[in-house]
Amino acid sequence: MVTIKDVARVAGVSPSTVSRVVRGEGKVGKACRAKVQQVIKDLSYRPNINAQALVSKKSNSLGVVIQKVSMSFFGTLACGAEEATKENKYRVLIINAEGSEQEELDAINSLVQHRCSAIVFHSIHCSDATLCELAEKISGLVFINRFIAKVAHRCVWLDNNLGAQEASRYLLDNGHTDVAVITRKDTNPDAQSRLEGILTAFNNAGIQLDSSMIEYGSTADMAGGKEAVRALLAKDKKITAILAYNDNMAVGMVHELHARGIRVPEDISVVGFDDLLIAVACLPKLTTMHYPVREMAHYAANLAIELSTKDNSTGRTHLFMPHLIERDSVANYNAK
Amino acid sequence: MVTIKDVARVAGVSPSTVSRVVRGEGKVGKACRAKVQQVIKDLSYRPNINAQALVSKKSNSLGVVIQKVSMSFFGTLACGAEEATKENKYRVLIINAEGSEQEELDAINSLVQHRCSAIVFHSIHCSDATLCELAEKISGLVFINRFIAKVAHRCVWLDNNLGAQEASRYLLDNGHTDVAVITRKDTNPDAQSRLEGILTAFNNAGIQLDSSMIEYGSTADMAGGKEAVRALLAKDKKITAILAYNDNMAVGMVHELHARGIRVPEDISVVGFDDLLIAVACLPKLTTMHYPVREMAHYAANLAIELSTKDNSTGRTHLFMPHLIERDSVANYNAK
DNA sequence: CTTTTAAATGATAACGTTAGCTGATAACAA
DNA sequence: TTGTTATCAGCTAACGTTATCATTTAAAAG
Repeated sequence: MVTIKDVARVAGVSPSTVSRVVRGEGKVGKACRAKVQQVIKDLSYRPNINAQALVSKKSNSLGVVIQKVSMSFFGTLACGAEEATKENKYRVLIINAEGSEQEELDAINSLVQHRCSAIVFHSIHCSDATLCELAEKISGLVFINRFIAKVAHRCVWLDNNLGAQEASRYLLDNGHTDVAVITRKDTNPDAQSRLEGILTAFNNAGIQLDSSMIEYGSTADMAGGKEAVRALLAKDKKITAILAYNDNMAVGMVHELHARGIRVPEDISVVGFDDLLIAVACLPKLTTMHYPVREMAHYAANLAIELSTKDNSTGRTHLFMPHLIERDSVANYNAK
Repeated sequence: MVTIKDVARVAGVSPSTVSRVVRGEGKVGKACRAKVQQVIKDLSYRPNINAQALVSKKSNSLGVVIQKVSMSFFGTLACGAEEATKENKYRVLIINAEGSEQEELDAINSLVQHRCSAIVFHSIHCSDATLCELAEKISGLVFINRFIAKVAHRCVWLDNNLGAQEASRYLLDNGHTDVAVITRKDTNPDAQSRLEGILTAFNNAGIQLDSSMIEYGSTADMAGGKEAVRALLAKDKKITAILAYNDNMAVGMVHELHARGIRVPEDISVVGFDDLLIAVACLPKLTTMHYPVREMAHYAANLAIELSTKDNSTGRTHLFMPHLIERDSVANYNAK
């Protein structure tokens, strides 16, 4: 590997001068600069990032800690962060931490060890307190899809509650009053907010949503959706529409309903959440709440980089809004 | 940040000893080792990766260059590589390079600059020659989903041809002789191999697949599938089954067929390729060729790490086989 | 007890870069 | 001219490790 000294020797200058040319900082004579640039090109010199990181005590890399890249949602998240990175000459380090709080902490530790100054963290297992503690130590740490009041300026999050309200109102506007909800069994803050939003919206409309109309799936995927809808139908209640926790569960529901000869949306309407590729791949195409993950991740990455360099914790908040995407899985019940 | 010197000072030993304890190499007294380990714990010392990389001239990080993490296929690829990483205490650097040869080369360069010794590269824009050149410079470079005879020991690839043959045979076995093919318009080696495989299989069965039965989509996604199937149907030929280049195009086809009142599989059978999540989300669930990307990426990552450390280019080859997943999108035409 | 050998620890230099200082020109005002 | 600044370039030390060698200490052998 050619080093800065090689370039200096060939160009007949000192390493310092080469360094100045490379970084474009400090005063360098015109002729001298040209000469050095030529040599850099000739030898195709590339500064050693590790040496730079060592001396400058930070690494120009952005860490992304998510549950699993292979999941569409997180892939898109990673992609958004990566985009931001290209604007800043940063590199992206991705770590999957799926299982436990310990795994998440290990991931963060590994990033710190790397002197990764900017980190976008999608945590589901750590407590608010733990996260606050981490935030104190790591200036460029940003939480995505999570809100903690104490460190609000580091949280890039989505108003799940309002999103769920919008989805609910859409069903109401379409004449649906016998609406069921399918959500995940585990305690997940998103699920909680969405459920609250739904209840709020129906309450506001003067409709009491009976708890028997809420059913749970053990997993937040297609299988969970199928399972929950089976349990729901077993109750034999009048249902004209179902709000799903997310698109994956919604698609599972559609499959199960289809298998039983129940048509979507003619017999039962379905609304998803997230607006993943799967929502448009589904037949009928899912009406769903668009979750702007890519934009949020992009924003979060920039924020993390900003926080890691300057330390202005401006009062800014970083709340995003989901919005409804009308497709084909909801029928107008008034028309019937 | 606490450094090795801090640990040494507190433990009352030299940095060398601490280094030995950390790495578990060299002779260290029992009591001394215990003492140092305690101090490491107390101070929660973590070696600086950048310093290690600088002095050892390599960085224990695995680079992954793909088109786009947000695409299901690549997300799964990245995930497989990440898995392998956990076994080796490596970190994963992901770079998206979507557009051009230059972008791909930039990505590799950036990785090299990082002294990233192991790289898994999914190239679609670079020529064989360019790749061979790179391979010569970078010992831990592995190509995934690509075969180049000259550097066969670095190629982890899939037998697309045989896979396509299997898919074709499956249709033949189900009585389909009027089969159309929908593939991508651009010159893509995978598309080429799959098409060849299809033609071979039908030839072997004594059936001449007319070129008018092959239609092309401008993009290898749902839109491309729709576009191609529209063009295909416009020809007004007898078709009982369609082989799609991949699942995304297949799902697009299913949508377009559905919109025209053509039932899948009752009127036309459809076979996909890749076995992405979208294949099982589709209604009907797609019969498709399973592409073991996760396993391949896992394998490729290990291979890259191996090649970067030892330099044994054993004669091993790394060819994987796709296999058919029977689901619901193919009907038995004999039965009709 | 010496002497020899092995084991444990320390000292030093190096990895490639940058920050901060010092010195050498050149440009300008008095 | 002479002094005063700018402007430019080089020198040195430092970042946190590890590899290599040197030294000390302990154990084993004679």
